[in-house]
Amino acid sequence: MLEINTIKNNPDLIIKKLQKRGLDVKQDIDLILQLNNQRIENQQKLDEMLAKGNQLAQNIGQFAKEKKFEKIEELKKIAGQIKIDSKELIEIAKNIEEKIKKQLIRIPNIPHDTVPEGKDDTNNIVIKTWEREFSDNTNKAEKLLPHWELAEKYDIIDFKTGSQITGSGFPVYKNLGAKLQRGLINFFLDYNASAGYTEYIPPYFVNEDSAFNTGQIPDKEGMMYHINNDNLYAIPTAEVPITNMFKNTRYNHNELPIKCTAYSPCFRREAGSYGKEVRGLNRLHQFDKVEIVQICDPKYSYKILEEMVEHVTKLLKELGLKFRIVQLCGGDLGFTSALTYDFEVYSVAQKKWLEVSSVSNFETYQANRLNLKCVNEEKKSILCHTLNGSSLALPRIVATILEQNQKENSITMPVVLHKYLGFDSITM
RNA sequence: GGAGAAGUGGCAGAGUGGUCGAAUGCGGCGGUCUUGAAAACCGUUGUACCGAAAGGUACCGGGGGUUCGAAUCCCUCCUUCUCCGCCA
Repeated sequence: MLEINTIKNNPDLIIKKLQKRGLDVKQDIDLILQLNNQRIENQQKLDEMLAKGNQLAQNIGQFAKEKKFEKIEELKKIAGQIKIDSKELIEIAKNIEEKIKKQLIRIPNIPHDTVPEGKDDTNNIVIKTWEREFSDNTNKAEKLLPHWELAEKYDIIDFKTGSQITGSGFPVYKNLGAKLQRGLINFFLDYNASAGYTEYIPPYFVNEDSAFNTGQIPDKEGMMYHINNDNLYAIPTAEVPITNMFKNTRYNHNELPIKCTAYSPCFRREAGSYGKEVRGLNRLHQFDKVEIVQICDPKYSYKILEEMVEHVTKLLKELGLKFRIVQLCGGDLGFTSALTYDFEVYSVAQKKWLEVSSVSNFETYQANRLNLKCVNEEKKSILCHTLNGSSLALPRIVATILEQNQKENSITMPVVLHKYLGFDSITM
């Protein structure tokens, strides 16, 4: 959520910058400013009234000591009326504030200046592509099997049983497939830890407040599974519980940045997805992911964003996969993000790119909802910046490891994984 | 799930209806002293909103209520602790 003062200070600039998302927020901004003026006017009246009331209460206290009872009765009458009047103003204030918030949460984050214009993913910019690092005797295009066929051939992922137990999008990993999941999670976590990220295991369900703070509510409410009885949401990403660990906190600038990593299963309803989009591991309702989150002094957030991008890049290079980095354009940028780089690995059998990580700077958008601040070098208390990224989402990594490394009767595992897996290739 | 106790400033901890935004201690910051540091001493030290400023208003777990006046009384929710029950 944007800060009202940011809007107040330069409404035209915000309107202009949000045009990059293909949005015209002029009316929303005007309404917010108008409401804010009402709020201030009302508050001034109320403050004045309350000040009078406080004064009277003090006087009554004084008279009580002096036992001047008839004076007390006189003042009580006035104070009583003030109370009635102020209650009215308090109602008005609540009402206005509610309206402001309702208006404010409709406005997405302001795109960073470098974000390209564009209306959807076709306008995203490919920053760089890396070719597959180890080549062997595979990849005769006509023989390449898609990962779901490989999964069946080697008996490592059972989609059918998963749908019997729960439904489609809930696969069962089996044998070396299960070990591959576990190995990848450990590899990712170790890799993050060695870069200074502290490991956490967060709750996998969050309350409404937490879901709101990171921006899942109200913007993407339908994406989450909801437990009605207890009003909890199954997390769509570890970003939600991890970032919310820091709500209502204030750091000194020298305590920052805070670097966290966490493995968690992720639950997404993915309503409306269909067909080849959801084939195999392409899009699941439950999947595993290792996440990285940083909380930092605003001054350094873009440097840190680059550092995180570098981090994920190296991780993907270690796996030896063909992948690319894409910068999201205004129209494709997430609601809460100011700047996002997506990492996509190449599915050689499907001949398409699959997103495996999204690294974003949210600037103060989440921090404002979280009430997460820091005291900067100038000793001013300001909102922190929050950033996060996947490192990495497992299913599509698994899919491309299987596809990019397939041979006639085996699948070679990336060398870095050998010690995590206890095997170096998958065979029948 | 049942029965009790408690939630106060960065921390510890006082405060049971009137000048309490809140004693005191620790910590932090500034200074005196010192070659330097420590100790000691003096001063200062919450957040948000309005205001040019003076100043005003709100906040003692959240929400509501009683009262002219609430950290203090009442209701409710949440959290923590103790005991009992159940359980991987």
